[in-house]
Amino acid sequence: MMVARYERIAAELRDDILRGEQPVGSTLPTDAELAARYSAARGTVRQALAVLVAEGLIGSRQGARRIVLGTSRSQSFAELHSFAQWAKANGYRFSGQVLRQQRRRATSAEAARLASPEVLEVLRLRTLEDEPVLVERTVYAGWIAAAVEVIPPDCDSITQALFDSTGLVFAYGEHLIDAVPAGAQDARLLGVRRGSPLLRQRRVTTTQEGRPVESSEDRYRAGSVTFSIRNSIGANPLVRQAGDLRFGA
Amino acid sequence: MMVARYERIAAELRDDILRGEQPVGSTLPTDAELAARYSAARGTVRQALAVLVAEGLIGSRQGARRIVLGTSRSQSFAELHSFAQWAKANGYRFSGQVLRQQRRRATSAEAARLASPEVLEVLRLRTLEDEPVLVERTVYAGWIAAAVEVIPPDCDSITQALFDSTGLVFAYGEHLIDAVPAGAQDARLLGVRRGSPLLRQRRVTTTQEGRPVESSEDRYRAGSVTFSIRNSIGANPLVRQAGDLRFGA
DNA sequence: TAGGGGAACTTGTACAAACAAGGCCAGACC
DNA sequence: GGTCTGGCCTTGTTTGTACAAGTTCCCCTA
Repeated sequence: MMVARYERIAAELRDDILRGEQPVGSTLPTDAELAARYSAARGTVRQALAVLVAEGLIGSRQGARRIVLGTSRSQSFAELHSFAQWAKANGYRFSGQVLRQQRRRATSAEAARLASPEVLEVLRLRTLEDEPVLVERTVYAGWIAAAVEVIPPDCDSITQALFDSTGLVFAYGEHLIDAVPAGAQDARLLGVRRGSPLLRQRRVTTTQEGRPVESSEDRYRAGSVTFSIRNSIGANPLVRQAGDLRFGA
Repeated sequence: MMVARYERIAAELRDDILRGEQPVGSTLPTDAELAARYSAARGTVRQALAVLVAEGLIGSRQGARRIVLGTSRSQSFAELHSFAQWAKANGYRFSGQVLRQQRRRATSAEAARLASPEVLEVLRLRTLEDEPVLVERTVYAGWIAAAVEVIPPDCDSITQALFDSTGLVFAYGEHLIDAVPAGAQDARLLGVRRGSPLLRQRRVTTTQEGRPVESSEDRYRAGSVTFSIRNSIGANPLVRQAGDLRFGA
């Protein structure tokens, strides 16, 4: 596996920061110095630095030296998308269980979102450190339904299973995050009172080619999971939205 | 105000997508074609395309043509940070009112976060479309307190006011998002029942130089505001976090 | 007709060079 | 002592070139 030069330079610089060799607030060497150190062109070094800027580790302004801003980096798309990959990467004990699974006709909203007349609906309960923390209500597009149905009900990582069986890679997603009161089913599954606060994450995911794969509504028990966003000017993937403009309901 | 070439090219391409001239799923022209169209070097065109990839509008894989993924772009960092700028940009009626404001000694956690022994604590209520939707509990570092205190209590945009008076630009922020039950004060101010779900956003903001400016806890009434995150592989600013690792309590 | 092999195409990576734009600091000046 | 200015330093932008790596699709073959 050949890794790009700028990726390796970025990894080295990231290590320097994470190890504390470049403490928060310190200035990084200049483009020219780094280019000399790594025997690379300035453009290549700048590409590496752009990675760290996007991760929120360093700040950059024209004319001034680059500054170390933080020591914890934004994690991968995979970790955002897959509960299992996130939990595993952070060393948590976790599991998942399919509670219900059925094919049905898509509602008009789902048909529009997933470009699919038939869908597979799955209800899944996830635990973290042996506590139930997440109810997932996922709707898969028809073309991927068969691959999902053969996954064992207690499979930990659906993302991983789909990649292994079909080579599918989730490449893009849109996520809406808000707070909702627990419904009767939520309350029973998560062991909380009805009406207590849940963190809701709705998302639509597509393949690299832009083909819709799934639409999901996940509800986290309050206090169990927090979303963290780190951003600088120029790298800003988050917006607020009033009311429920998309998703209807 | 000189705008970079690649920014203008990115803006034109973005317009094509937002106007529907490049519908979702369609392929963009190749680097070479775009370079010819804009009489720019391929590198410049690629820089423009990188902007759109970061915004989640288009997808890109080596060897394959670029594809339009979405039609609504992630908005600016300023809009994420400032309620007023977001509301104004989206044409909403809004207002703000300071309810309480006092200087005090920083708690040890605040002193660590803001690197300041004395702080200014402000309680602010925001309305959207004449409905109370947001309670802001903000703690400003001592060095900026004086500039905040002279802002009129009914000022709509603190961000703007601080920029006008001191030239301060918020450059960096970390945001933690979760769900919490409304406390007694929250319930009274927002007109909801105690214990009903609120969307909580905690953040620490710094200047471009990495100097801490403020630490804030904002609580949104459920249903009033939704956070939206759009991401692709490679551009991923969001992570989940278990429990309350940071911020204590 | 189904499948394999390529050729052509497209995006990714890397290097080199030059100028623009903004920050920083020291020395000059009031 | 304080302020201002100019030069130096550093990052930002742009162009040009070359090759690597992955995708697509047509054509040839079995």
